[in-house]
Amino acid sequence: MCRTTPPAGRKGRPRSPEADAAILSATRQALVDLGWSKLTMGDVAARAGVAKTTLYRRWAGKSELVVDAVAVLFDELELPDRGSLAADAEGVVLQFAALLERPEARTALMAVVAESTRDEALRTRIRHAIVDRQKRLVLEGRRRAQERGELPYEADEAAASRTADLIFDVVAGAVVHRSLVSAEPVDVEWARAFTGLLLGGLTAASAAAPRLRD
Amino acid sequence: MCRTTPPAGRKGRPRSPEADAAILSATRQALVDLGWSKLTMGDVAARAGVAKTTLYRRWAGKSELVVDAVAVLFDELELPDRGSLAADAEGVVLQFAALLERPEARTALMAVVAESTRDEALRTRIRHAIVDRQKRLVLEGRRRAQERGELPYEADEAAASRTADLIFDVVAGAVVHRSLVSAEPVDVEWARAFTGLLLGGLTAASAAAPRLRD
DNA sequence: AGATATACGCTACGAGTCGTAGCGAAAGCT
DNA sequence: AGCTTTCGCTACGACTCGTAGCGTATATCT
Repeated sequence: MCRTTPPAGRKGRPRSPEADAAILSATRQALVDLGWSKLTMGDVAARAGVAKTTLYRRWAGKSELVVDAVAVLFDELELPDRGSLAADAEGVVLQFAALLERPEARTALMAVVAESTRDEALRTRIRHAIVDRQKRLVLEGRRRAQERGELPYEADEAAASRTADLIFDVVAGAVVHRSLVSAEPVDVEWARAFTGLLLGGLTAASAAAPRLRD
Repeated sequence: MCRTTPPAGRKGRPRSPEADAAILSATRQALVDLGWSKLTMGDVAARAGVAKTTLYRRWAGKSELVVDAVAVLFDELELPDRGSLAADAEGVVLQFAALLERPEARTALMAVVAESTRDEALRTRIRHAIVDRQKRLVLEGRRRAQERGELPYEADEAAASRTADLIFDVVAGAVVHRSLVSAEPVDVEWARAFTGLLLGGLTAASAAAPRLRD
């Protein structure tokens, strides 16, 4: 799970996987109890039943530790096939929203992103541990829609990639903003209104030829 | 500017407005130089040339201080009338993006939102000092579009308000996500693609009667 | 087996930050 | 004037950080 220094086939005593699991679990619980700002390395070590130095052997600091701790939450994301693009999109939105309901994720996500604005390494760590796992849902939804014939297979691969990035930023950004900034519930009603807007824009764009305005 | 305890018409020596300005300015500069996590109250006091106790008389802590310090950046937001809804929407997006390019705003915004997930008072402070000032641009854009006849005047005021909230979360969320999470530039090309998607969805929704799916 | 290398728990440490208290002096209001 | 509040300054206990040093435990290599 992305240690500071992967212990590639060396000689001495290997790091304890039980300690890893205990630390990450303790970190999530500490996030629930204390929130990001009051979470301390010493507290996590005490909760996990390990020495503080053991944490620092694995993670450079609080940010890296928390990223790995919440990353596993994003592995649970699954998207059942609901039969249509509209229903699947609604599913993606509600999945994201359910994750942001969890207090560990709420307090941790914005904090590590804020930290990453001045730390390139942390930013790529977040991308691999969290963002890419969210993006899978969007890509999976598009793939299914293409198989159903609801969306065209795009010839220009670069353009298709740009469109996917755009959709992802819109979906993830809107859900996060609604949930954390506006602090309003992302319920089925909102999800339906949002996906209606989004899919309306998509079909309008694909119907109205490549270029929209000049 | 939202002090901790508004010095309503009391008797003694009034608080120094120069100190206020110096502190907020020093806070912004400290955000640029140090970033959110390394910014300390003592450092800001030293930069502003005031005593640390003076800061604590006005603000309860780092979060409140930073919110007020970056709030003034959002006062500069202006939206020239570009003649069409599409052009105005593009203008809103680029205005938000330009603000997020500023290092003070980049590092501060996500951090205070993260903090606000466990602090209701801070959340409403952010809403008044920052979110409402962004939202004005969206509402202004809608008003102009309605005057031009590009958007209908909605009879149901509650529904109109919900739609405006939705649009705002989508616009602000997408720009923030693109800029801070994906860490990709919000240039004219992206803004055009995004507003194309958004307006396509809007016109599709208004054309296809009230209810979209059942 | 023995040697070697690494992880682990524990204690201790200097450095830095927090938020507050107490003081005398300055500045406005009635 | 007299009163009230702010301001700058110093000092303080409490807390967190990240590291160093030590003895012990557990793996691989010869």
